Amino acid sequence: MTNLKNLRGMLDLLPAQSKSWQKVESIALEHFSRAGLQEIRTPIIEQTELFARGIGENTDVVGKEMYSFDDRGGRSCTLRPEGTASVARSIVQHGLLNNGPQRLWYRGPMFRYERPQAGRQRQFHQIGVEFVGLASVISDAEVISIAWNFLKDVGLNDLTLEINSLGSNEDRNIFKEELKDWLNQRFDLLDADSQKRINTNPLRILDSKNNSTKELLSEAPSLNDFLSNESKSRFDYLQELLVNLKIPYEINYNLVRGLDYYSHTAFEITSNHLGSQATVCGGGRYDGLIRELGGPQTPSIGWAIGMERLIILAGDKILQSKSPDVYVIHKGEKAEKLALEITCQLRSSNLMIELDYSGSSFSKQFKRADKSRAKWALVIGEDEASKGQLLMKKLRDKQKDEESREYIFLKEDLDQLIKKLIIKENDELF
RNA sequence: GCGGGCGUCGCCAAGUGGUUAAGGCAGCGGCUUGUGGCGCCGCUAUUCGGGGGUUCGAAUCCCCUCGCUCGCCCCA
Repeated sequence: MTNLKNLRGMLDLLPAQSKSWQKVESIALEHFSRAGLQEIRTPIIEQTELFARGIGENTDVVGKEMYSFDDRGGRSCTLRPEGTASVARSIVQHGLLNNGPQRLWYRGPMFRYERPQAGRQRQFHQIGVEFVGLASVISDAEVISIAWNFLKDVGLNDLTLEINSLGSNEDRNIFKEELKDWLNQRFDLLDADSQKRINTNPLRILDSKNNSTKELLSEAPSLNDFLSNESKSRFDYLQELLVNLKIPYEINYNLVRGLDYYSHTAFEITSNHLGSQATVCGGGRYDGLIRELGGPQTPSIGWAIGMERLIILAGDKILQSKSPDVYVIHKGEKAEKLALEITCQLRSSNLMIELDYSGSSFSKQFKRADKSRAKWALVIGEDEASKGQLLMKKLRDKQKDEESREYIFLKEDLDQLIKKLIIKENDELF
């Protein structure tokens, strides 16, 4: 028992799980590269101001969840709570848009200071996609389809895609005023959180989970009724494209999302197997963000998937542990030296080799070899070592053969052996 | 930030005031000085998250503290 532990909400990824992560990540990378996306990596620490401006001062993420600190130079720094703001900053800073629209993906740890619970920790990992500089609705549909197909390919069923349109800034500003008036007339009926939000973030009241507020809101004006004709036709076209792609969706007019930069398309992919944190993927269009950060007006859309939640959903079906091709057993000083040499040689031919380190009896070493589920045991004892010989023994099929096959060969013939191992996996060696 | 539940070996656990803290898995050693999947035998917590108190006596009762977990808010 040690006093030194991980910080709350910051989890170790242990070997038993890392295989699932690698598998999921490799599927994601495959999808991204087929879609022609390029990777971008940005620092996990940024100036606090980036998030305050990019995400919005009045959001929960900025208001109460940021890991912020002053560095030794007195600058306020923040561990990134999400990826989009950093990517946007990087694109502006390096003038990437001069090369045309950017179709990017990223992955990495994000940090939010919250109470951990099922599917939520303080350090979590997102994998995300950003299309920057594209206004067309087909980019909305494409971005959504990349997420959807990826999740399907990981093996997830029972997913729900929810979409909404937040309209243009103008649409939303008109609606906001209308909504504020309506809410102010009913101020006393609102819950305390919603009362506070009337002036700071009235749209989010629509998303309130408070039951009496919810009930009240069923009568409230709907953003959908305030969409301009252009916004409406965008939303209709997106739906048409999704239908055409056979991606099922539901419209959720209360889907607002917590970050200020969204406009027009907003979407979430949810699962009811995640406890109360149902969202596995969230995203939307953010046409104003790049300009907010000092760049040109640039239409953009993206999403982020929470890796931890994805892994929870993928469960064990994604897990396939590999077993070594050869388990190397040895005894004695000379043999030990030879065993290490052979092990390295075999590994450089892309074979998976496990070397025994125990120095215990052959019986024990064989037991471990068996447990490792290796296909072959390579035995090097004192006899072999002094004669420069190696002994290969087939494992795991004793019940089929009364006598298990053993092959003796010279150290010099190792190359030949390798070829045979690679080509004929489970068959006879000679 | 606010509620509920819980903390006994690496993991899963029994034990709810009385001399030695079950059991299973994993690990290690042996039966078998150089040959595996089964089996059998043995070993592995001076200690019950930590601190303090009550008591002749505490893992078991009380207080404080730390941690975990689930939920609220919000999000991935």
